[in-house]
Amino acid sequence: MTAPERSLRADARRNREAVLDAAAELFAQRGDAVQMDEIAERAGLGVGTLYRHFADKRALLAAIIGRRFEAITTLARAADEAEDPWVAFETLLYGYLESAEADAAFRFALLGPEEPSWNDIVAEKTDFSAITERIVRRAVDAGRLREDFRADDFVLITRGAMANMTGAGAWRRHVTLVLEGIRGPER
Amino acid sequence: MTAPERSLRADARRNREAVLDAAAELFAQRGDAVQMDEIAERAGLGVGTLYRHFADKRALLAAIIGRRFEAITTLARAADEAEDPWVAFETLLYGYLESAEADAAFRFALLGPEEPSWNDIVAEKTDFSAITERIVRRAVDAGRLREDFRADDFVLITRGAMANMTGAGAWRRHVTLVLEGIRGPER
DNA sequence: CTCTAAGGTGAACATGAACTCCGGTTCCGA
DNA sequence: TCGGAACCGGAGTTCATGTTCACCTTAGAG
Repeated sequence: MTAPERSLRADARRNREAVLDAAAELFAQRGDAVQMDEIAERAGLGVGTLYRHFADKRALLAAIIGRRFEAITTLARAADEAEDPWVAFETLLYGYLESAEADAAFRFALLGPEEPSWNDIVAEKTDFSAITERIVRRAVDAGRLREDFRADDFVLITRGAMANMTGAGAWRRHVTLVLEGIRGPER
Repeated sequence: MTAPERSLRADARRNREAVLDAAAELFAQRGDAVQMDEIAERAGLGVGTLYRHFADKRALLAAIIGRRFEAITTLARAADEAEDPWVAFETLLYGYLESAEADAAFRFALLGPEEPSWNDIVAEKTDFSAITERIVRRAVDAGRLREDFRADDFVLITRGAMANMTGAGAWRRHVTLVLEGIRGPER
């Protein structure tokens, strides 16, 4: 993630933040498609400066994704506070998806065929998976999720929803169908 | 789609097919990422020949996607033959997804952010949507799909499943969850 | 205030992939 | 068999983007 926090000259630290902010905003809007030059311009800096702080585009992206994952981990922790297991689960699910909705880079990172996946990379740095597992287990134990529901299924569902984040609130409909099931009354 | 079927010299027609076959196979394996040079080589031809038959890469891709969509339309028509509305629906759903599983280009085309979407483009050339709508309606009328299920929801579900086509049979699990719902016994 | 090493700059370079072009080759009707 | 229109080949062109680097600027310790 390239994070030499301490002993940076004041202007350097300021510029590093500027890069991160500019990149976050642009990546969030248009995903991987933004160019380094654009980010530099938006940050009011030269491209060279980007490369002083981040080895390459991938590293910059990694920093952004990492940031978002930390935010989501916080969010998951908060969800786990809820008394009701189902509320905890729903809070996690919607919180996760609303974050994804707001950040195209995050979506691309998770949906893309990258190898190894960001999912795995970040899993090593945060305890997001652990929290998710606990929340899922609570909901299963309380009989609010089907017996065989696993944390992996949470990933399936979120991937499915993210794939439907194309304008409008299509993904919410998708989640509703998943939560309620698509079967009719007969049978 | 660039399809001057008639009055092509014998060798030209042969080569056109070779290009289409090579492209179909490579696109199916690796999606949009294949290079024109690769396709040419695989077809045993020069790049120039690709461009004689197809204006650009997009046009070639369009031809391939169109082909697959025709196959899927045939498949949908067959599904609609089934007596049982639920069998018809399941046949359509799994047929569609198995096709998608076998063709990365198809998936990328449908999942990507293209504008206008391939979905719309091809919808104009085949009556796939019409058939899908009929099948969905039958299942709803028979009470096998929830009252408010629409053809658009079919798209949501398939997008969701396709987003989970990453090795293993993850997407089948996803579809199972959607079909059966993820709720547990309580409440 | 001064000096210097850390930091910044952006034109130039490197890379890779789509696409072009024209000399050579092949099909096919007469 | 022959002429020429249609077709093929693949090295070279173009374009887009990530990345570098030689030179300039500035923070901040002494």
